[in-house]
Amino acid sequence: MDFSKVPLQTVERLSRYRRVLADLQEDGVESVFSHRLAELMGVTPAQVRRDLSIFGSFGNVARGYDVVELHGTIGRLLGTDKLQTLAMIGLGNLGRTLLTYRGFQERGFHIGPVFDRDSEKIGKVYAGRRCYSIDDLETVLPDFKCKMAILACGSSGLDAIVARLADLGIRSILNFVPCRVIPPQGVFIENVDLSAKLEKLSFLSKA
Amino acid sequence: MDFSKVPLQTVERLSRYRRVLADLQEDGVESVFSHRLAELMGVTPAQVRRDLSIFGSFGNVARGYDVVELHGTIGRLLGTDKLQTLAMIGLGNLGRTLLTYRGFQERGFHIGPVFDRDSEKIGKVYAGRRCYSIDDLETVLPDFKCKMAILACGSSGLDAIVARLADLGIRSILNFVPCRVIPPQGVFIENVDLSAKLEKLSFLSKA
DNA sequence: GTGTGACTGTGAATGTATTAACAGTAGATT
DNA sequence: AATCTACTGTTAATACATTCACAGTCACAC
Repeated sequence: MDFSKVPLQTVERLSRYRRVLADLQEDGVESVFSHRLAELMGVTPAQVRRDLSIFGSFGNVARGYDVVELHGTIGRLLGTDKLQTLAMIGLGNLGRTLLTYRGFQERGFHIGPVFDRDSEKIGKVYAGRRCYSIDDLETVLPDFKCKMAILACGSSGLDAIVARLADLGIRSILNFVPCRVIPPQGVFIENVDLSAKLEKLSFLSKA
Repeated sequence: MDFSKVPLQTVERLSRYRRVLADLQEDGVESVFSHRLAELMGVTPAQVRRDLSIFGSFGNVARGYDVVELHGTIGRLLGTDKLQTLAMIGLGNLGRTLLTYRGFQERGFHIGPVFDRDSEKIGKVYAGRRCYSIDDLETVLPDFKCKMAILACGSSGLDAIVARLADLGIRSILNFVPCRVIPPQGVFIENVDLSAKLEKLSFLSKA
């Protein structure tokens, strides 16, 4: 499986397929056709078949796709079949909210170590996680074997932090800080910019 | 200006252009060439010129783009040149965090009325906003003249709430609830699914 | 003036994603 | 067993987005 030629849009849809399949599984549905899956996803049936066929031939002409099997397959593809531990940088309002966000736990993500530069917070425990100093990144992080990190800190010195994370083996980053960070070689950064989303909506609703 | 033929991707970039231009303005830069703007944005110069040319001809061969003027123009295009009031549905962890999120205020967005169905919360004041019952949506919302809303509630009965919002004149919705909502005619819905983003990163970092 | 260099705005070319359309197939029906 | 139906996987067609490449323009130098 050559991951590099999977359309990015397809990757984004994979987790939605998985969620839809989980619901179907919950309801005891054993198999599903591309039409129904498409309807639940809000895309075309052709899109569903194309997306899935990229990874292999899972469907059956008579019965469609096996719900349990496909759910498992997508989980393995996404790497969310086992628990993953994330590091978090920044314990402001947003950071603390994410610590207790149920959505992460439900999908197999767990925030392990948290770091901040505020000496008020360092050493204290938030939602069961001890807060470490950002200065101790190099000594603390390796113990947790994280491959992913969340940035929910201030924008100053962000590039340096990202570089250090990359050196420590972090492969991908979910970034809530609204400023451009240039990804180091081999590191994926996914930006979440809520204000930008609102501005987009503001524009679209004038049409 | 025919908004319908503006590429969606361009719309998403508009707010980033505006942010970059705001920084340049802060630094006292008067004008900027597409090359520099592209560098700050992390895109190609051709992309910058194409994006901007969709809305008109703002550039000057000798001086490039006037920073103040372009910043203002994009603001007007996005509709963020004046303060906009948003309604919020749901006052859980996430909702309360968004109430105090500085990013919104900075970009001209202000959360006005908040609604919940939990009688514990109704009538209380959070970050300066009184919480109303979701049952009173029709009587309370019109006073605030909101065109946009944020969904940060549970998933049950979501379609009904969206339909009521649409009837009350809401044109666009920022949805944090991880389930598909079919947009009523004329309503734009932008979904924010944090777990999906992590799953995407998980996939990409296996490549 | 005239020439030079570097820019913008844009048509044409390329790349990427989605949709249409159909060949091949497996079960159900007669 | 022959026929019918409705599906998948995939090829071809279309739509959408980005990049290339250049004509036209302006400031400046000589």
